Amino acid sequence: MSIVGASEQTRERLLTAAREVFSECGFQGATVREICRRAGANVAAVSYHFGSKDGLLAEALHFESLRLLQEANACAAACPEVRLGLFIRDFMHMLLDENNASSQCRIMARELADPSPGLDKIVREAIAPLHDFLARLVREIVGDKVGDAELRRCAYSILGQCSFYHHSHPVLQRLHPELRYDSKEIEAIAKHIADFSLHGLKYLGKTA
Amino acid sequence: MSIVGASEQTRERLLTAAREVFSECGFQGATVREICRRAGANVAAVSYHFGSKDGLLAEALHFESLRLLQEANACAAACPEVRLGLFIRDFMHMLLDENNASSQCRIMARELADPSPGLDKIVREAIAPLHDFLARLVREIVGDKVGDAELRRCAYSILGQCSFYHHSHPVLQRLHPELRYDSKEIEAIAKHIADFSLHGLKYLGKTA
DNA sequence: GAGCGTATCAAACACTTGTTTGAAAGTAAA
DNA sequence: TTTACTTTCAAACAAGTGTTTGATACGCTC
Repeated sequence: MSIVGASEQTRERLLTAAREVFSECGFQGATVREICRRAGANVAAVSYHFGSKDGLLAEALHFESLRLLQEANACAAACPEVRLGLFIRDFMHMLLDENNASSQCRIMARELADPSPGLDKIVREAIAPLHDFLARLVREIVGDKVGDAELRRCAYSILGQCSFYHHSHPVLQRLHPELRYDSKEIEAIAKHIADFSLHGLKYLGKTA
Repeated sequence: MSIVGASEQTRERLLTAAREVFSECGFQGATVREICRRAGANVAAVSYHFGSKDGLLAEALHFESLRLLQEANACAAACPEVRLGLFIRDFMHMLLDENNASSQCRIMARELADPSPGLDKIVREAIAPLHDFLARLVREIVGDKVGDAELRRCAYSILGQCSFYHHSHPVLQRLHPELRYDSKEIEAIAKHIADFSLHGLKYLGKTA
């Protein structure tokens, strides 16, 4: 590489570009050429460094920030209700904040709608732990009187609300062009989801 | 067309096949050749009858069943709380029941994650009316003390829970291979979402 | 400098995509 | 039958896909 400023390892630049493009276009929509263009690398670089487009995706995936979020939450000295609110807030920032470096969640969300060879790894390393974490947190709130199936559905209710704002973004923007996911809006959304869900959880089983 | 049993108009067979394939693979993932193969038609048929793949999608979209569902619900002689439960139940059947002929919702859900030229029509003719309908229903339940932004978020909370089961299906199936969306399971899910949401709505604003 | 393994490159490859073409077949009124 | 029009078809087209190739440059040890 003779271009000045391109001293960074090609491999790393490819990974960064790949995360960008995969999160924007999905696995199928992303092209090796576009990734290489953004990385300032030759088309052959992907094959050379990662074997294939599949291999690039596999290496581009890592879920550190998601794991850290859960760890920090589990260690927080607060009642489970408050911790649920904190989790939702952090999770929504991760999902919606464009300044947030974590494009991982966006790739993840993409994969849901359009499973690719990468989905298995994502499920194993990110989604399964996330579901488990949330199920434990919900269990602390609702107690033991709720069955496992119903507990799972409670976790799904929370995750469903959170991911809605992410994956419906193209639609919501068409319906309300003035909508912006700035920090204030994200906080308001997170607070709504937390309140809505806590009431849903707390009074669950009281009517049946 | 000389093949026996292929007497049905090519145009109609193309539309049927298109709805199938679009709902399975999304707009980008669907190929004209696969659609024509299932319709027993020549590749050129799409261009001839619909001008292009885009045109085929536009004609393949119609949201009769979704509109009827809303109309029937609005006419039902029941309190808004019960009508919300009925709506969620019908909507979940439409989303999850594989026997249900309405592949429209599946196409719709696909489009969210991967917007195509068809999304504008979908938003205008299906999603916007759906959001309005649900907002009116929620308004009946929560009364006038809740602002418009918060009201919208309530509708999103409900829609988010519903669509979660649909668009996370590939993940949930990997996590719980025994999961089947049979009629009993769909009813249980719908009941959970209705209970969870009603409590979320009813007690909204009581803690703040 | 010679030799060697790594990295990069332009170019090509094999394949799939949506679309077009021009001929053939069918249909129905004149 | 002739005529005009619609529909279907195999084949081809142009563009885009992931991947491979063989040459070239680089950085290093000897």
